[in-house]
Amino acid sequence: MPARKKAAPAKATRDREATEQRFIEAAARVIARDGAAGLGVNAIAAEAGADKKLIYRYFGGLDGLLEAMGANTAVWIGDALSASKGDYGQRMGAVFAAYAGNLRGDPVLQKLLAWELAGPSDTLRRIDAARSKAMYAVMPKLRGDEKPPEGVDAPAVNAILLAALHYLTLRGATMGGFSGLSLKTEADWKRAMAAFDGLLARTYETD
Amino acid sequence: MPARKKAAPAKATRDREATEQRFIEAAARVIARDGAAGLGVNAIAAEAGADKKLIYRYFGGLDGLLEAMGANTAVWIGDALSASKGDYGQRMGAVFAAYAGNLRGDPVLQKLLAWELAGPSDTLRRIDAARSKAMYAVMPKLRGDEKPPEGVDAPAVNAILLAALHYLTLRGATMGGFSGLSLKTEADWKRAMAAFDGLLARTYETD
DNA sequence: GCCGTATGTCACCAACTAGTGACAAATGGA
DNA sequence: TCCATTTGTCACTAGTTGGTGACATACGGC
Repeated sequence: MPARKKAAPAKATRDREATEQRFIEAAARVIARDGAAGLGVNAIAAEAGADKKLIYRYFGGLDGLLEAMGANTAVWIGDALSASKGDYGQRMGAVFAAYAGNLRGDPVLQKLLAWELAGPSDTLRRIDAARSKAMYAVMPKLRGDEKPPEGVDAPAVNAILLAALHYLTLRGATMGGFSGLSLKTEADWKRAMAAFDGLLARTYETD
Repeated sequence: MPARKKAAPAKATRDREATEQRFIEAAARVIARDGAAGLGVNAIAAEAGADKKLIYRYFGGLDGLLEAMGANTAVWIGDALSASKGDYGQRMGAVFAAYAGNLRGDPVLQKLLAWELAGPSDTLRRIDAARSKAMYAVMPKLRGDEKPPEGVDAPAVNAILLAALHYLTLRGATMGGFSGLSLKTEADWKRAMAAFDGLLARTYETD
């Protein structure tokens, strides 16, 4: 065998767009599997089967890659938009239920939410920005024309209920339950959401 | 100057108990400051001003040290035990309010709770064990003889409300708010807790 | 065909990590 | 006083990290 220095490199497809996509999907897989900890160029490059150098060349670094990944996460809401009817409480109940189901099936979003609670991070804040913007834009449409009953601080109440939803979802995924409430099976979640609906209905009921 | 190889070591007090305590307090400071990320023997030893070798000698490693730190965290509950009176809902309201205040002032506990959501960890589970045990033991005493109204799944409702409290506290500490609800100032929290009390009262009110 | 450029690969660096062996020095008992 | 044990210090290994420079190779325009 003559003077070829290296044996046989250049197996890859030599397609920038495809490679970028591989990195983005690899980043999502790493986050879904390991969470924010252990998230780095080495792990992502290994997962993608490509060289980390390309992360710097194509995305400018880890931050750029994560931002691109966040931009690809677009859907995840608005499903329950058409089916919502009834008074304010019923509509919000439908929204919360749909959102809870989506969140429970999206490990990447779960890890992102958990990461937010670990501490402030510029990277994370940029990833989150697009999502939050979409969320706030959709909210008025979800509400429709219905108004919450007087004497109820609806924004605060909704934030509290959404917070509970987030926390219970994360605890269910990591510890399988919280404060004596099991959150493993579908039946567990049915019970939890029933209590949730009761809470919501009693607060927003129109006397 | 004769053949003394090293200049002048041995400044420390040569007191094992005091050194162990220094490590435990240093670990708590590091967690409060940096959270679970960046938590390691090097950082803790530097914070304590002692050698990391002693962590292995005295605690058997990082896990042992963190466990000892968790064991020292004992108080933080039961303050609102005597003052609670009224029906079930009112008693629970007092408990939640006291708990929220304690949690908001305890950055170490906050980081521990956030860490739990990042993923399962044997270390963490052991740290948490003692705390949870104390919590569950106190609960019946907090309730007193009052019983929740029929038709309400009180354990589930309480778990939901406690989940919301945890999540809002963590979001307030890291991002300063959640879902449009600001959680920075005392006034912000007063508003949040007012909505919280409303939620609780409407659910546990005896018709 | 030829050649510049884009794409991919590898080797290396400095800095950090967890963990350990060897040693100095203070303490306390005999 | 002597000596064993404990307490503390330091140096070192091996591995991982983020990041970069140098290089090989394929592609596309001319």
